[in-house]
Amino acid sequence: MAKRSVSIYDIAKLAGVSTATVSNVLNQKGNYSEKTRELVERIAREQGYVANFAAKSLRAASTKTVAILTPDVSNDFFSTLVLDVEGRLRDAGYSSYICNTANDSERESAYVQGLLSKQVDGIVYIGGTTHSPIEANVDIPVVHIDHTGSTGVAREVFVGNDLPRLSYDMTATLFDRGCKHVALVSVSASLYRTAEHDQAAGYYAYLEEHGIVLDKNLVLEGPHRQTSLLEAEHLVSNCLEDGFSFDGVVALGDRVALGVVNALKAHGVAVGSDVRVIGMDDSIYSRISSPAISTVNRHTAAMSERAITALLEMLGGAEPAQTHIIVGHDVVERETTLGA
Amino acid sequence: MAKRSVSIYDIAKLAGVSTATVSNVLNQKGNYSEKTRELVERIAREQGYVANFAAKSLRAASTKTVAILTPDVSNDFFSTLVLDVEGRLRDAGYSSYICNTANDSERESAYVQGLLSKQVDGIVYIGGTTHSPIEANVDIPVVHIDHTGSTGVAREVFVGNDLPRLSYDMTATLFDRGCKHVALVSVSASLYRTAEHDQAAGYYAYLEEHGIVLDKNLVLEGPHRQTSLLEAEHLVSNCLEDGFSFDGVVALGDRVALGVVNALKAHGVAVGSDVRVIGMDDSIYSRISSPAISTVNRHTAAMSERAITALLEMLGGAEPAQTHIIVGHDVVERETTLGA
DNA sequence: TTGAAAGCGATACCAC
DNA sequence: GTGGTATCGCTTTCAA
Repeated sequence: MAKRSVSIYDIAKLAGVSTATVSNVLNQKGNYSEKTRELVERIAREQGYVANFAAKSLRAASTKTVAILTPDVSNDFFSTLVLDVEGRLRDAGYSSYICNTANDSERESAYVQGLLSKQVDGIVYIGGTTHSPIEANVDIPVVHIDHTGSTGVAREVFVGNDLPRLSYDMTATLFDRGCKHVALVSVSASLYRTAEHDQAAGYYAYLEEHGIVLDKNLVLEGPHRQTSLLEAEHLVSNCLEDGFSFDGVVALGDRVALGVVNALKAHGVAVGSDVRVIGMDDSIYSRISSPAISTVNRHTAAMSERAITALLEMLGGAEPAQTHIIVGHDVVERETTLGA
Repeated sequence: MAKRSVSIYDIAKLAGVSTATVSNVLNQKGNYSEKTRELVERIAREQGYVANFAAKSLRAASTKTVAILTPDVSNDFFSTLVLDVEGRLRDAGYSSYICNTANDSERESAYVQGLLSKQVDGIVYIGGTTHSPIEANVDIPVVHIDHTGSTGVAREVFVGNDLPRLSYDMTATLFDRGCKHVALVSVSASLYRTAEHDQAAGYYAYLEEHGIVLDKNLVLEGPHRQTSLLEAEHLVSNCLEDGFSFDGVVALGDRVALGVVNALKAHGVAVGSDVRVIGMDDSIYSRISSPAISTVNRHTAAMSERAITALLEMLGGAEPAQTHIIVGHDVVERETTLGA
């Protein structure tokens, strides 16, 4: 039905004006009479004219498009951020490419290469640990969310939580509820987070600060061989079966926490009283679990807001006000720390 | 660091050859000597040359890019499909735009308009109920996954399950396990699925076929006011509190099933024995629930495979072998129908 | 207020 | 084997 391709030239011919005038009218720039405007607009509509983006951006050397890179859109924490970022960019008149890198640096290289070729105006990098070597040559602004470690890009901004502080608060919450022996469970999210070290730091810091001797048997770290949920379940089961005991668990992630809760329940432990558990991310998992899991809200909306503000500043040619932005976090207590 | 923009012309000048030759070398087309190849490739690399996609596709009138439209990437069922589709397209040499429509037809119109302008070669439409009026004018191939109802596009293919059959099998599973009074719970997924009617059809068909009188009090349908999980929880709670009883529940969706299970547990019902429950989608929710929820695997991998095959056929200019493709489904029984 | 024409970067045809 | 050049669709001076 639709024409093979209606160009601005076709419209110009039909309207009996020049392409320059059509362009002006359609972009509401320059001068033209009301009569011309009506004529051109009507014909464009009739012909189902759609501006050719390639031609446009070839000329303009700007695409009004940014790329959102993330390791895993199917992860609740990331998908929330991705959608939020995408929405804000759309509001600002930008389109987004959403790219799922799966933390595969080869794939990431291919993406970045492609994006550069597609002349994206900027990049939003959410989570992730890998760094494409190509990235060092990127000359467009980059914003990182929940992701540390510079890529060597000229203009980049980091937005995230104060992770050591966050895990410190998680740990404190458990001790404040009376726990004496608190375990740390971390599924080596090398797959997802670059910040294991930072995340665990607060746990160690709390213990040290309060003169509590670290029991290494209670530091459960697993590789990301399977879903973090199952991995965590195994770690905790093994720990219990090996006869170690604890009355609190800091779980680095809600999926991890859910695995912990499942393992505890399977061993007949009363979660929320015998053992208290706190997760992180305030995701859907923490809410659908029963008992409901205490967790930490990481203010993702604030993250994306700050990130996009910074990106837009850079896209506008300005220097960003700050290059390292820390957003707050809130401990959200539910049944696993408060009891039923 | 990187040059403002290195064009093929710059490379040609530096290499002392013509742009035509550079183009040939870089695209491995036409003829050129080994010596020229080396020279050109070296200089291109040194200069960090990246082909300008806009210029390329302006000329080629093809972008090797397709759009993936879906109502909600954060929904497990859809995100699985999106990632799968994206991967297959990448393997076939296509890039994807992932677009989250939120079932907002206005936003969808804006997207489709933008995509047309960006000259995407095709569209993959996953789920969703709305239809942009613009779509009728689309002259590129469209593939629909889990989504019925034509858009009036010239070249379109539908891929999905046999939904009436699917809900028939769900219902049969419960009766086969000895249930006598089976309820149907559906959170008017108008937000997500266009196919409520088809989905419920199998339930009615089974009853009728087996001479079972329909008890309308056991057909629980709610709007999608809140998350389907909570909505389902309320529906079931209300039903129990109103004194109606049942020993089986067909839940149209795993999130719905999870809500049902939560409500039953809250009312002290033994799920899996007193009342059996079956969900649909075989998503993470059915596995993380305790008791684990029986569900239906919808063969999403097969869906995306068939869909992309059909799309590639159309992109290649061929007529698709079939325009309506049905993929199979499997009932997966877990604790909520088998018992503990 | 309008138009002619240059040019964005890459490709492809056709000469050489 | 290599190069000149028209062309894709649009924007943007600069003149008229």
